[in-house]
Amino acid sequence: MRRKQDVLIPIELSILEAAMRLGGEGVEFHGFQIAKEIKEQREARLLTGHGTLYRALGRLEQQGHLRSRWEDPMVAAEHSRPRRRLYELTAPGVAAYLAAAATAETLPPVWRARGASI
Amino acid sequence: MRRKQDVLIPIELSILEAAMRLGGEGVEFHGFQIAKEIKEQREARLLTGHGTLYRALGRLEQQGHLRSRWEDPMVAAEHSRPRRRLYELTAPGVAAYLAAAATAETLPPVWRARGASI
DNA sequence: TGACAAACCGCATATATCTGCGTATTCTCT
DNA sequence: AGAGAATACGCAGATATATGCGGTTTGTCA
Repeated sequence: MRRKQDVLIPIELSILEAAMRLGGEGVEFHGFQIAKEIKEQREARLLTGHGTLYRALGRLEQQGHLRSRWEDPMVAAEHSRPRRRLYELTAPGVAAYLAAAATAETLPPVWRARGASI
Repeated sequence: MRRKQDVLIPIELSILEAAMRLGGEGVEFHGFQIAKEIKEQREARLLTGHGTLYRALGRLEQQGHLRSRWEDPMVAAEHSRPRRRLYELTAPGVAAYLAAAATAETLPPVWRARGASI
């Protein structure tokens, strides 16, 4: 697919959009959560293996749109579930989403109305 | 299947046997490890979902043949893998295995030669 | 415009444990 | 011996993240 710089591909836009819906900049979320969010939007059945999603998350972090940290092992243990990797939107991430969404004309009305500020 | 008291069914015997091979009384092991061990013995492809195995482990613990504890969350985190539940054979467990195996004539020669002591 | 290369996609699998559900088996009691 | 109850079996899926691999797509350069 050979990548053009600073262009968000569909799955990355979906992730960023889900992250916005989940609270916007500074609010933490995790991969599996995004997978469920996106599954409701898209035709579902996508991301069954989730491999594509986690790689996209990695790319977004590398691009500076997301920042991540590992959840405290103790917290995961208390909830009896595997550890999560927690992501949050960065300011550049929000901006990139807004710009891409505006171009694609898929920006949700709520945010479009307020311009580029959340 | 309606259970007869104090009788080990095949899968339980397999687990106990694998536990013996893994070191006998007091040596810790975990479910996934047993799954791999057993897969090599049995025809493989069994326990693909592992549901049966984990339930059998639970039964063995309830019967007092095994004792378990959760791995320290920090250790699992350091190794970047899900937490393990660590099991170990109890003295009654070893005895039960030896008795059952002797009856079934499947007791490995090494241990059979030494009688009931490991 | 066509070829090439880079990178993404989806599937499978690894790591670990556990529960739900329908089917199959087995023990016990009459 | 047959019926019924109890329980085990295997499949599927939930919870989370990550990598390998073959196939496909896309950007760029000639």
